[in-house]
Amino acid sequence: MAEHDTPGRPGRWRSGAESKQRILDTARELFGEHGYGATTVRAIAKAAGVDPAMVFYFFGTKQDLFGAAVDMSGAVPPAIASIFTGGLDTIGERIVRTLVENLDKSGRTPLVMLTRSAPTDARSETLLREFIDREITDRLAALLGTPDATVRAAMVNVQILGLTVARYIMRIEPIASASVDELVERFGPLVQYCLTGPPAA
Amino acid sequence: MAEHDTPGRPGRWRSGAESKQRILDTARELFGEHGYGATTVRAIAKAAGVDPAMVFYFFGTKQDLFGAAVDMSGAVPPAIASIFTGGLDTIGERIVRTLVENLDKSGRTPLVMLTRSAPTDARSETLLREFIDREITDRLAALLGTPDATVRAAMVNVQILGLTVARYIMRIEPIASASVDELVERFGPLVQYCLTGPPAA
DNA sequence: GTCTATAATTAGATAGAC
DNA sequence: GTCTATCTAATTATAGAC
Repeated sequence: MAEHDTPGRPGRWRSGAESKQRILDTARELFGEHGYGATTVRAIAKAAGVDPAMVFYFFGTKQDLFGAAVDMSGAVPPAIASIFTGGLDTIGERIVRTLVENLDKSGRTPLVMLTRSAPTDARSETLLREFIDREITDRLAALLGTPDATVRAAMVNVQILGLTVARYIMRIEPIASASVDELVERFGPLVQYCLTGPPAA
Repeated sequence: MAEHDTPGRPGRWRSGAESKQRILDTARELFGEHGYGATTVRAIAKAAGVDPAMVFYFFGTKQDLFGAAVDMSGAVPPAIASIFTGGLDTIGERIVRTLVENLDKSGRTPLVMLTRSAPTDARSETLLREFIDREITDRLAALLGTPDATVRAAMVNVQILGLTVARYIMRIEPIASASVDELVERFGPLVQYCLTGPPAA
């Protein structure tokens, strides 16, 4: 994890920003692994090798720290953008591939953090809903343009949530240890079906 | 389910069993609403109108209370049994209908309780995985009999988890306020596709 | 059976020395 | 900027009176 050793910059920067970054990285890791409620500020501080008081010094409250950890404005959009570049007839595969590939890289992603925290933390629930709506649902619905676009986009949300919970949180087999290609092969058509499937009813 | 009465009869023998039942009902309600970690014994006691100490008197520990709340052996199987009575070609609809109808009745069902608690509580995670495997995956896989039966059954699990999280925990629209029939119409074919869909790869 | 009192632990947060 | 020390509040859990 967080191999953020300071740059050997000449003159070496007075450590402040470095500690802050380490705290943030560690927070992402622990929040992603145990959720908001089950992660203590003390645990974060210990894992980051700093004093608990410093966490509050930099971030004010636990809630603010979580907000900072979840906010990856700029880091996520590019990945999601790739979903929308390409034909509508293969978008199912691209959604699944992008989702799984990004989440596999680390559990520190906002989606996992929020999905783990949402069930017991009202604020996380709101954040997650907004995140999904803004980054996925709205764009998908706009892309489709059909009358039932909203319902279809929501069905994709169900796939994303189900897949995230099954693979990264509950680790249900054989979903958890399947390869990216296997998942794309299985869930790609399923997501495609949600969007461009049969009768618009 | 269980409408605790509180008989207005003055002088009624204070039945221990009644208090115990009230505690259990209240525990199911709160665990289902906030998950294991975010539900305190005190809150349960207060909502049940008894003393916190009594909760421990009856159930020993918080964990044991949760175990008792989650254990509905005998109450769930019958509902699930109805899924497996009927043709394989319409099982998708039956799965969705049975799931949604039962969960709509109350949030105190084991599935919702466990799904809400699993992300932050390791024991709940195990319980949920075992519950799903035993009650659904194993039976579905056995019913199919195909070589990829396990994967297909797991795909159904993803649907169930996704649907449960979206409708009952995160309350994503328009999934949350959709009618049972709408959901059956939308997700029935999807689940059916998981099980008896295209090429067995 | 029910409740009071309390032990033991742990959480988030703050003040102030250095 | 960093840490020691501490405050306050909440939690699970137990002992024992009635």
